[in-house]
Amino acid sequence: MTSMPKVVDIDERRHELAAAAAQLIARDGVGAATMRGVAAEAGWTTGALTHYFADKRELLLFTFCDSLARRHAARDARETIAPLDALVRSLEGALPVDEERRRHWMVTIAFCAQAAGDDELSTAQRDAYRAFRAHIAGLVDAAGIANGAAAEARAEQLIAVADGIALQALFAPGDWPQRRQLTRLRQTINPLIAH
Amino acid sequence: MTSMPKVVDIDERRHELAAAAAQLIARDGVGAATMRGVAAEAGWTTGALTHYFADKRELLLFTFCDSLARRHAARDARETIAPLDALVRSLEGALPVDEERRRHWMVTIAFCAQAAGDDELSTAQRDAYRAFRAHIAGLVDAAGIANGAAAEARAEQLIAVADGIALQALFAPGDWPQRRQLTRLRQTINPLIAH
Amino acid sequence: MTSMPKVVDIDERRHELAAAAAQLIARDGVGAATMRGVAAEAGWTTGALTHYFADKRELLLFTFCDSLARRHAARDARETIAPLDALVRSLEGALPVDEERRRHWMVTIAFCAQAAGDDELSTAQRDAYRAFRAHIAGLVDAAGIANGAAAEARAEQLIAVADGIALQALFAPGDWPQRRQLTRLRQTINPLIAH
Amino acid sequence: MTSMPKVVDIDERRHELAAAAAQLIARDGVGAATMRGVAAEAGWTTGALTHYFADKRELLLFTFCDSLARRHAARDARETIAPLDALVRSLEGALPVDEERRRHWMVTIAFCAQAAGDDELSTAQRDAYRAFRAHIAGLVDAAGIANGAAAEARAEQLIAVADGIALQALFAPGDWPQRRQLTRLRQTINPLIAH
DNA sequence: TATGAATGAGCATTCATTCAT
DNA sequence: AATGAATGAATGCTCATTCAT
Repeated sequence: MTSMPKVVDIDERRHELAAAAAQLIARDGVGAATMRGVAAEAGWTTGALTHYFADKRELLLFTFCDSLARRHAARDARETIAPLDALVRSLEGALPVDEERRRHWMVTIAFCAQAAGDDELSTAQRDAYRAFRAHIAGLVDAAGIANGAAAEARAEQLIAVADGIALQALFAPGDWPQRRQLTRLRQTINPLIAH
Repeated sequence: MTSMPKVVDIDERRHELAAAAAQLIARDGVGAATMRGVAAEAGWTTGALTHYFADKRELLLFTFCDSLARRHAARDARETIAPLDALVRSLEGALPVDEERRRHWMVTIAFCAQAAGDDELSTAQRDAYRAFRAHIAGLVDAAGIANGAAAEARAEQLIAVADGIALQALFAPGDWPQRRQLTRLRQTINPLIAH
Repeated sequence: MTSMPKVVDIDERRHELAAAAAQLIARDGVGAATMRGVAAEAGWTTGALTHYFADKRELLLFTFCDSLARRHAARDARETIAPLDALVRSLEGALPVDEERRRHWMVTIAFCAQAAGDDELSTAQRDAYRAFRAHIAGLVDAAGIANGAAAEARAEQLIAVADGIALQALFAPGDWPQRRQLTRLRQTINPLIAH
Repeated sequence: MTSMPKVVDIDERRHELAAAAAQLIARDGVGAATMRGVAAEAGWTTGALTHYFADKRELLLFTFCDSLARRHAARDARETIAPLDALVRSLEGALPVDEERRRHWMVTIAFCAQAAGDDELSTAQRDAYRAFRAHIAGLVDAAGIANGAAAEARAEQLIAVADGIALQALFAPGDWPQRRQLTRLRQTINPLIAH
């Protein structure tokens, strides 16, 4: 029987570290998301961080993609419900109504601020947006609201409403408790999701 | 021997430097907006920068406020036109359809990414948003679309649509030429500004 | 359940690792000779390296001594030939005419650069030089060229010529193909090895 | 009258810092020549160092070139003497008979150890060697010892002898007091500089 | 024996900031 | 008003080393 080196779930560790980075970005701003800071937030040392991420850019990119993947996972978990409900839930999922979603928005904003002038990061961001649009357009189609190019256009409108409310809620959290965000969203998308 | 101090328009110089900072943020990301970088972009040395801004935070805050003020000035220039037209133009003004507006959005995003955990910056951002909402609500009222609390709610909807389209255009510039942004905006706000 | 420990020839492994270190030093400079780098070059992990060398200093010291030993072995292989021939061959052996000898010189240089201010390393280097001088002096004596102190002095002269040509060849490899190094060496030592 | 910024002799400062680097390399080895170490040795802070050298490589390159230039300056100071004397003095100049010359050799060795795999550094080193050979060949010619290709060949022999003795003296300083180095050099080059 | 995770000190470098001129 | 020299803390990152498996 041969002895084995310590077994570590690399992916799990990466998620753990990315979560710490997201937390830091959301709480204290991009400026606070240093390698030392992220390591400390996660309860590790700097050196450990570099085992899982070659450099800071890779950490940031992974943090963005991971935050995105968590949102997707939350969406997919309710894939069996009716398309119209799924559509509304997906749009509601874009609102910063809880800590997890607020964190995702702050990560997205931080990523955007960093991505300027960096092709790889910009591409990652653009692709994420396109995927979200395709997802919403698919539901618009499945729900029988519109199809083809019209479904795409409708998706853009719906996303605009959700993102626009999210942004306002992000900028003035005190003015936008959860209920208010949801009400405003429903009220505005209602005419857009009627048959 | 008396020496006449060189007369310098302090305010003009501050605007000049803030413009350089905005340019840098929009082109190369927040990370590139260092004191050295901003000074160089504006054609000055670091030392000169510190004559006009006590520290980096002050420069960033001023850059945000200045970018905002430029947008306001563009709005106020057409204050004599009909309220409905003014409303549409104000919302169009929120779209990144040209370099100046794109720059403003990138500054806003960068500011937001930095503002987390900083009360003064967060407050500045919240106040700017409230002022914009009040401005739009006023036009909604003046155009006879709605009034009182309903005008506020309608303003929030309209801003959401404009900001939401702006964000998509920001993330995937290639997909969103000027005309497309304007079309999608008009199409979405039309039902919201009808009497 | 007993487990037969894998049988490993410790010495062979050390030589293997030292060869990787030498290769790295010669190809990419002292700066490249990190523990990670050496391990990777040899096809092992860092942890394996530390089984064979307590620390980096020990690895460097062994690499130097091993490189030296390989040169000695090459010399001893022809110990049965006439002393005069052995002398000339030994001096030729100091020229960087092939990859192995070039590597030895680069290791020597790197070692020298590191040895300053380190008594143990300095001593190792000095002793290696003295041994080489004694070896050459012995051949000078055996060949009947000179004896006693005069043999030592003659050895120093011969070594100087060989090392001096080696150094020039090391600094400007393009200018010093094998034949040129050998020619210049022979031409310069000829008067010094005549009876 | 306008006020001026503090005037600093940039070149002088660079020489000062390079001297500190050389001192450190010679005393404690390449490993000790860190940016912090060099700054401290020179009595400055790290930040000051980066005002004068963009990075460590530039500092090392300048240190090598500066050390070389100091040796040249020492040579040129006695340019009016007879060519034969100048030749002997130039070769003696290559021996580590005092602290300054010893330092120059250690810098050269350190530079060589670092230059492997770095084209720019390798080229600098090769060019320095070629310049020295040309200088010696010129004196060989002027002294009427040999000319043309023969002068070049003779220069290589003479340099070999000097460098070879220098290297031995460097490796075993205790065995090679000043007088011994000079004696051995004279004794070995005498046949080579006779008419 | 060998792995590779983890440490943490140390490195080069960047940067906001200060200050003499 | 403006310069740019100088500071020194902080950053991203590297690396020798340790150690559980």
